[in-house]
Amino acid sequence: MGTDSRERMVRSAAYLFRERGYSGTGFRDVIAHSGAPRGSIYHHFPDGKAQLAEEAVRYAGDFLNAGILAATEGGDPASAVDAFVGWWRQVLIKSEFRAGCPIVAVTVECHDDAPQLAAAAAAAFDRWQDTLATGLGNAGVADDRAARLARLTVAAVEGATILCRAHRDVAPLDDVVAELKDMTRRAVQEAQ
Amino acid sequence: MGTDSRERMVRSAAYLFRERGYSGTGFRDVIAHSGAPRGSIYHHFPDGKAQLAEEAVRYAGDFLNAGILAATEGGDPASAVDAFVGWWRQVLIKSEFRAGCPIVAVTVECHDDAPQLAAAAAAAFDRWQDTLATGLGNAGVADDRAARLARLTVAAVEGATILCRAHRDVAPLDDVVAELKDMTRRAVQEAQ
DNA sequence: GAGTTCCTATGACGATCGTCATGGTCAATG
DNA sequence: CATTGACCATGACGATCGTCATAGGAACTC
Repeated sequence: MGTDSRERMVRSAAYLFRERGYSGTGFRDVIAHSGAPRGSIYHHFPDGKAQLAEEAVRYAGDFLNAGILAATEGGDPASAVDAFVGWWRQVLIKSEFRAGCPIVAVTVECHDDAPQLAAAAAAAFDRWQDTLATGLGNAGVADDRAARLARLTVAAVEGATILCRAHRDVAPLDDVVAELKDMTRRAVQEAQ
Repeated sequence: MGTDSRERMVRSAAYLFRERGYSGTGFRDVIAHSGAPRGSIYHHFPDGKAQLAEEAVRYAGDFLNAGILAATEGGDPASAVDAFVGWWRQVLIKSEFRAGCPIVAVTVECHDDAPQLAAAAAAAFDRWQDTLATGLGNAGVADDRAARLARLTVAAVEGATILCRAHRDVAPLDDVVAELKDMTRRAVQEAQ
């Protein structure tokens, strides 16, 4: 099914989008980074760059959701927040604050001519939110409150990574996660 | 000092960055949108696109800070959150979710070859945070807590605008602001 | 072995990018 | 009047963009 070079292209696209954004990443960059052959681009991705981006968004979304899910199964909602945040902490530091979230990059630059790109991004955000909300629900928090809290968590963490990139410092993320975990613990406590 | 056409270019750059991002906005787009003359680009901005972007970031940062400041002087910190959020609510809806924050766009795409661009973005974020924190401080909230809460507010609202663009809906922003105002009110209450 | 399908190599297409050089206009200054 | 400097018009530069056409090779079916 998915050829090796095809999957490498998707992964490289997601990787490069984090640093240079959608418009800033060319097909030639993806080829160079992935080592994939040039001639098969439009064989694997007949719809061109938008299709590659869409699959990169899906890949990144699934990847991170798996991490959140694993942490949620531990039982503690606050540790799920840690898993969600921990991944980006690592990405930020390892890249010296050059890399952020590829889905954010695509969303911010997405044109009108690619509506399914925004839809893929929205689906990824929703999946993260649902996974976090399910964890809160299992801890006894009411469904609608859990959904709102999970949404705040996704939004705040994504926003914090942007602040971190501007500041070249993880302090914003640490501040935000401290408040979020406080909030999560209080919600769980009130529910019991 | 600032010529008319020069200021128009800065404003247009900020406007266009919101929809198409930094890489996605060409000098030609800025010229066309602002009606400014092409020949004087490198007269006004000798350092090229990066300089234009830097001033656009400063302009947008100042503009929004003035709005927050005005709302803060009303005395109620929760209404300052409303002012901060209200501006983006309007931008999102009027643009049919095509436009977001220009500073976010620049931060997400900023290369290594423009370190002062990230610094300008960080300064804008910090100013917003300080203004919000001052409002909380005037309401009796302790300084460090006020700073953390203000930072969370900035991060969450910026993140929520991204979610709104992906979803083409203001619901994420409404959810986030509801939790934020709850949190703000509780902090003020606890401080008294 | 012939035919078919998947994948890749190579090179080019028109468009657009940021940048800049050159020559002009026009107001202010001496 | 002469000179200067701020500002604008035009056109081009090399590079890179996304896209695609053509052709070759590899593997599998009959």
